[in-house]
Amino acid sequence: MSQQKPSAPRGMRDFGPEEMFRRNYIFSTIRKTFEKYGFLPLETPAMEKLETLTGKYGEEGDRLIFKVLNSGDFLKAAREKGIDLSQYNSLQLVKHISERAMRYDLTVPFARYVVQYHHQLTFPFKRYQIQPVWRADNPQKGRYREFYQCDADVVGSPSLINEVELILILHETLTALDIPGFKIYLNNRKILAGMASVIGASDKLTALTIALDKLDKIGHEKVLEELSNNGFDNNALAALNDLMQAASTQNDVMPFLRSFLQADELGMKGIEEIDFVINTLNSLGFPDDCISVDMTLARGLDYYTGCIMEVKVPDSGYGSIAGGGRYDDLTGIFGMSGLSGVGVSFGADRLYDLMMALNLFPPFAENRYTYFFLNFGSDESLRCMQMIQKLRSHQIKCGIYPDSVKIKKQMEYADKMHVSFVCTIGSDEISNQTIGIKNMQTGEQRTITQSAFFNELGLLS
RNA sequence: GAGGAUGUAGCUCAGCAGGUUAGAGCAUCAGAUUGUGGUUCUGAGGGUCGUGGGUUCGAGCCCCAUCUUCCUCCCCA
Repeated sequence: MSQQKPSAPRGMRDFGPEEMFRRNYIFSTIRKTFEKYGFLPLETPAMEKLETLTGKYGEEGDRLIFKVLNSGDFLKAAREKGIDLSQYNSLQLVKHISERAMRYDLTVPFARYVVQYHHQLTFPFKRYQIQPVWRADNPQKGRYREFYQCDADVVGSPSLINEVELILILHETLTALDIPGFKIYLNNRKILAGMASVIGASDKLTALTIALDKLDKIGHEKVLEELSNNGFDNNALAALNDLMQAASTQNDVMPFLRSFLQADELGMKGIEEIDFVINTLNSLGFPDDCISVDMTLARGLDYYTGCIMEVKVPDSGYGSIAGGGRYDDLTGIFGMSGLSGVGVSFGADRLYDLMMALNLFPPFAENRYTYFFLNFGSDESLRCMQMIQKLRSHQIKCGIYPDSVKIKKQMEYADKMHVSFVCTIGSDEISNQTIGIKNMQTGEQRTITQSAFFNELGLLS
């Protein structure tokens, strides 16, 4: 009686038919673009070995990985290996009672896949992958513990043509989804590394990128404060202050970067790469108001090494809806170095929320019955089903109300299902070989012979 | 991982210094109309007030715990 209401776990959601209709609209749009650019589908398991995932996402990331308890009596198994469980805190205990974990993103499992199957892959290997990932993060608006990523990656080709194509994909997909005013931000990890080197803080690259990334959120002062707390000296802070000034005031930051990084070989390489990407896009007629170089863009994932990109709708209140970048040595972690990868990822759930807020989905009505038959009893419904089967064999969506209940109730149902036409075959229609057809939008109703009905549809009766 | 709010009918929300049988709108179901929807009218069902404890003569309201959702930090899609 006073049973607790059932519910899905925190941060995880059910998707009803209407939501699925919209979600599939997003997924199929993304899938269509990926395939158009020559990417092939891939799926990997929901779980990976814990060791495959740990250490790939930084310290914070490790904490957010959902670990799965070993099957069976895992405590007994651990004790039998001579492990004194009372000696460990829960963090240390994990590796003795959990060997598997839920997938945290799609890139690392993909890297694992590439290393495992490299002998049978043809490079450059282009795959796309649309699957859920899980993070033990604190749920908030637009942040879930289970959400979908839609990734496309190219592995085995260092060419910047891939970067260009991925940006084209970002643009083409978001345009197809009608996302208004989205902007692609572009940067290069080599530039960030160059900046760290120029100010003499190469060892603090991660701290620098994390702080810079927050510029548009917390402002100059706070960023400087954070950097200062992280041990950056006054010279470095002054140089970074200039840099942030330039980033927020100049339309084209490239001249500034060129002079800032002129003495740094790696930084200049990064500039070269960005130049190539931007110039190529320009000569392809890419609209330059939807892309801009943002030297404060960092992106959290540690493994990026070259171009990085991120898509946002400015002032929408939503975080980034897509992003990506180049990672030179991801497969190196799995013992296969020298394979360069580059990819993009759409955050389908954020796209969904954004599109809901902006009312960008097509109406949910198309997918129902075209012809819906009312049920007047057993003889009548049998005749209806014969006609229905004929219509279905011509790919026409149709159906019948399964129970012979009040017509008013059946009509209400048809109305709610947004059917286009209601067909009635009662005793009169059976004896006359006719059919009543009602247009549910106009309310217009007519009775014609059944053979005329098939003729109108271009079918033989 | 840290801090702060929230939770009343299927949904959106009322409610009172803690005081008898907890309300509204929408939705649902039934009837007006026993072969016709989206409008109208009438009526009905549905809540041990998130859950578990505690304080009190008495708790939807106060206290504690727990879960959900939301917000900030952290981090991210």
